[in-house]
Amino acid sequence: MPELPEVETVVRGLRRCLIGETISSVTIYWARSIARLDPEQFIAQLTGRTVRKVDRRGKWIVVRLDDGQGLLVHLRMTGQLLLEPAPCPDDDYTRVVFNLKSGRRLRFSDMRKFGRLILTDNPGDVLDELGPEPLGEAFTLERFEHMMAERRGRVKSLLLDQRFLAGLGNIYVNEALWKARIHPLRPANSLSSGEVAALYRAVRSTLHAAIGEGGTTLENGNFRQADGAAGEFASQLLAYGHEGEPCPCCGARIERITVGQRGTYVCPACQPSPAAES
DNA sequence: AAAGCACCCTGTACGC
DNA sequence: TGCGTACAGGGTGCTT
Repeated sequence: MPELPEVETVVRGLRRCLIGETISSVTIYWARSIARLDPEQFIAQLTGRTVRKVDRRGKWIVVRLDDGQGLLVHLRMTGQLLLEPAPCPDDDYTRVVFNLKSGRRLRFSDMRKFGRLILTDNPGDVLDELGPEPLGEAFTLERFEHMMAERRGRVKSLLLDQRFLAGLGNIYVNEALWKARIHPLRPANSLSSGEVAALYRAVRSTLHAAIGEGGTTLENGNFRQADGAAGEFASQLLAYGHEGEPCPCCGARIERITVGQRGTYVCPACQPSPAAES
């Protein structure tokens, strides 16, 4: 499931190979992948455009075009943006294909059809709703302390809320909370300043490490880099997906609980439950 | 503000 | 074999 490190990895791949490319034609196989615009408008407005920049904001891929428009791509669960040579077979899940003047093509594949493409003059309409970038300079420990202090919801749900903090998903929230030894059900404003600092460091170090490995490709193979390669961070996941296995820190068995309808992995010893404490 | 749920989808894993 | 069902997940939108 693409989260910040996976999206960053895709963006870096596209930045290397897509900038300067001109779109010669667009084919849409699943119209609902396109949000806001009719497929005909989407095609008409993209044909002939040249890619100027590729950026990331949260889990959004932001492709800046020569006419000032932005193509926003959200991969959701199973989306992939693949840059390929033109004579290349589609998979069963190809939803949109951008043919490029160089002869290559950019293909949007998405098994579960949750991904979305938005072409807009005002990317801010979408991106300004997001919380701070966890790896950005503006996201200081001091700011995080203030953010946490005024919220009393469950810390895990809060970290997953893209308006609170942009880019985290279920995998990295699980890892960061385990690393910081904080139970996911703890109210955000119940964390000590030491715990907030540990969580801040855990979030950032986990994201940096995952980006360094090119993201996480689980056994289902859902995530692919822009060149089709897998990410290598899965072997470094210490809690996520490890139900019943010994905690790498203390040896207790990792448990799987549900928080906000999401699978959640905790070490009962390292991450004491708030209910058990009170 | 917080929490729950239905929805959007489909592959996988299960029970019978 | 094969059918039916539950589940997984990010985000949106609605209700409580």
